[in-house]
Amino acid sequence: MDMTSIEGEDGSATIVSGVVVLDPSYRVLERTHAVFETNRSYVPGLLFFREGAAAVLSVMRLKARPTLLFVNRCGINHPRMAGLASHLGVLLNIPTIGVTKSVLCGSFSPPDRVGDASPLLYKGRKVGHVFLSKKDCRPIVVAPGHLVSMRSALELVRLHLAGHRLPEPCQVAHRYVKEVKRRTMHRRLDSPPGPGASSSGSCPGRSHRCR
DNA sequence: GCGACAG
DNA sequence: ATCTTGTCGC
Repeated sequence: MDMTSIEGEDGSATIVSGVVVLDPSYRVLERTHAVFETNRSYVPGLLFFREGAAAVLSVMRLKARPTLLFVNRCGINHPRMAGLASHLGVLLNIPTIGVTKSVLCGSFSPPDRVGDASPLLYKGRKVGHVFLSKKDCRPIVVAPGHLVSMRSALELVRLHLAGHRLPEPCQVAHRYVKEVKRRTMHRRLDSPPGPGASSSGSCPGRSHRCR
């Protein structure tokens, strides 16, 4: 799964989250998404407060119950030892792996060969791996989110690399989320804001912005 | 100590 | 994320 935001002018934003369920040959079995308004600004370390609602909702809309979620966000490699991938796993009771393209916290010695992984250390703990997944690319960060061991997280990412920098589930979810974001933005140009349409239909039961 | 910091 | 510029790292 992955998510993105459409920034408002006043500091508010629309969060778009998307999930894809893949079969063993990475074909899409099912996809769902959620669009959710927020007034939270982006604060590193507090991402779940901003994007969590959309993320949870998008997974809940699946008919299938995923056995494992590759989340394009931090897992336990987080200042509070629990990033968005961890929160999501706990709330839904689903195993999650956190995958990111940059390091939020921790230190490491860069892996130098493709396929190598260096431990990511933070406050005296190993919180993930910095993994060189593809030639001529910066390494990615892989960490347990919930109910997945350090070693399994890395091996599962290795197993599902399909020639890209990111594991295939992240890659496919990212494409999907970009598509939904495009559609959402186009829809706004087509239908200008009318009176009484102040709140998004994606925020049921609320006539105000979430704070 | 200051700045950086998942997006 | 978005914008703009150009090389990283401490």
